[in-house]
Amino acid sequence: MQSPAPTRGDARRAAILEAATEVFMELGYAGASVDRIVQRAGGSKGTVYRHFGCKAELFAEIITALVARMTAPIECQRPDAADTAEELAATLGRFGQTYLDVLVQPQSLALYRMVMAEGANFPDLARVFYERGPGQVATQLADYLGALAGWEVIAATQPEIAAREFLSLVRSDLHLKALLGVEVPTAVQCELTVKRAVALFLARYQPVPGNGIGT
Amino acid sequence: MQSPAPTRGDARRAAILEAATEVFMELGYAGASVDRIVQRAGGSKGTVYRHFGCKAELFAEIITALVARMTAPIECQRPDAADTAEELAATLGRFGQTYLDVLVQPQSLALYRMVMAEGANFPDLARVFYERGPGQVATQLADYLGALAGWEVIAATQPEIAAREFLSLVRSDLHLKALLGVEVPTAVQCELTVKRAVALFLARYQPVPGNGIGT
DNA sequence: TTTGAAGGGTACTGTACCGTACGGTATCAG
DNA sequence: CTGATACCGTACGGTACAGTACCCTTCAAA
Repeated sequence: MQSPAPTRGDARRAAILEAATEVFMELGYAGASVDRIVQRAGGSKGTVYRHFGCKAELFAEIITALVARMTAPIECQRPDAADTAEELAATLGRFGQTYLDVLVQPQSLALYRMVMAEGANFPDLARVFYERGPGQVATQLADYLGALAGWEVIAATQPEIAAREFLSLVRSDLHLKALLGVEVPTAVQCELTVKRAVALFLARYQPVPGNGIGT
Repeated sequence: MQSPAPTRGDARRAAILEAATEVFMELGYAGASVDRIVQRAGGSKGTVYRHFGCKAELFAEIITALVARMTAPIECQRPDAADTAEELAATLGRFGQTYLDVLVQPQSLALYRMVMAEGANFPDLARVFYERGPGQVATQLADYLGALAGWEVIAATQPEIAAREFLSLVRSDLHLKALLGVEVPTAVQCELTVKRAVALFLARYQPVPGNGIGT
């Protein structure tokens, strides 16, 4: 941990990583040429190969860094399992909203597209992406739901499945349409989708609190 | 409609389309070379360009054909809006099962990956894919749910949204994981996912039939 | 049988790309 | 100041690709 030593090499390395991230996200792995990355980063091609060995390793390092960057806001919203029945809806709403907001970011969409397109050529990378990305989010939520099931706040005997169901409702078709480039969802659409996801989820999993089931 | 005239030209054209479909699905648009398609189809490169003009038009024709081929089984399951409350669950189950089965086919996954990867370069194609593919399925289900809401079999005041929620539950994370190449879902996983999707959906949208809320 | 269009085979042009090499220059430790 | 190392600019080798051109063969209609 001696980060306060930003040598010149570190600066060049960071500049290359930043430029390559942009170019990869715009054009994909196959569409991005090393020459173009060098052009945007400034400097020379030899430096790229000295630091990263080959185009594939540069790509791998960028993907793993992007996964961490994307999941960071969700990690912050990690729910603590001390919620009452009243706090449950709000917690689910916050968590889902953060998740969906991250998912429909242009950077996140580009990351998904890259991993899907190159998953066959980088199988390890696709696995790491899922485990540290969507899989990690599902695990966090499942832990939360499992704890609440223990407190009998919700009736989810299989919290892993319930978590995946909730996250599927949150993604809805907004994520799919955004990935296809058909329609970029607005903030209003995202909020409405999350609200309805919470309502639908709780209609199934929240024990009857005593009053009617209405609407 | 004078299809009973399969000339030699039609045969070559069909052979090229078949070979190109395979190669595109294996390697994607950018990864597939015309030479490779010619090699698999037999014949010569000039014939390809005589029939299709350029690689992009060949690709476009294949994508539209694939969309039609993928949606055909779902079109057959188009639900008629004359169901009682008892038949509702079975109809939703059949429809969802057909939808999910199609989605996780390798051919369908390859189609999704191609459209996502090349959506930026073929925006019209991405739009056509969505409208004739997932959008069409959602519309079919929304029409069905809307009719049932009119008969007061279900309580869905916004059938379009309800349809999208159900389809999101059916896709779940199985589609996402399959697209990323992380895990190919088994038939058992698909069936279980559809069953739970129907249960969760009906817990919210089916009016209380008189007996308890169950489980 | 003649004739003309379509197909096959192959070579080619121009371009783009990955990765390497090489001479010259900036930076830094001793 | 001196040596070593990293960096820059550029050029190059080898390869792959889209699309075209040319010539010959095959087929089908008249």
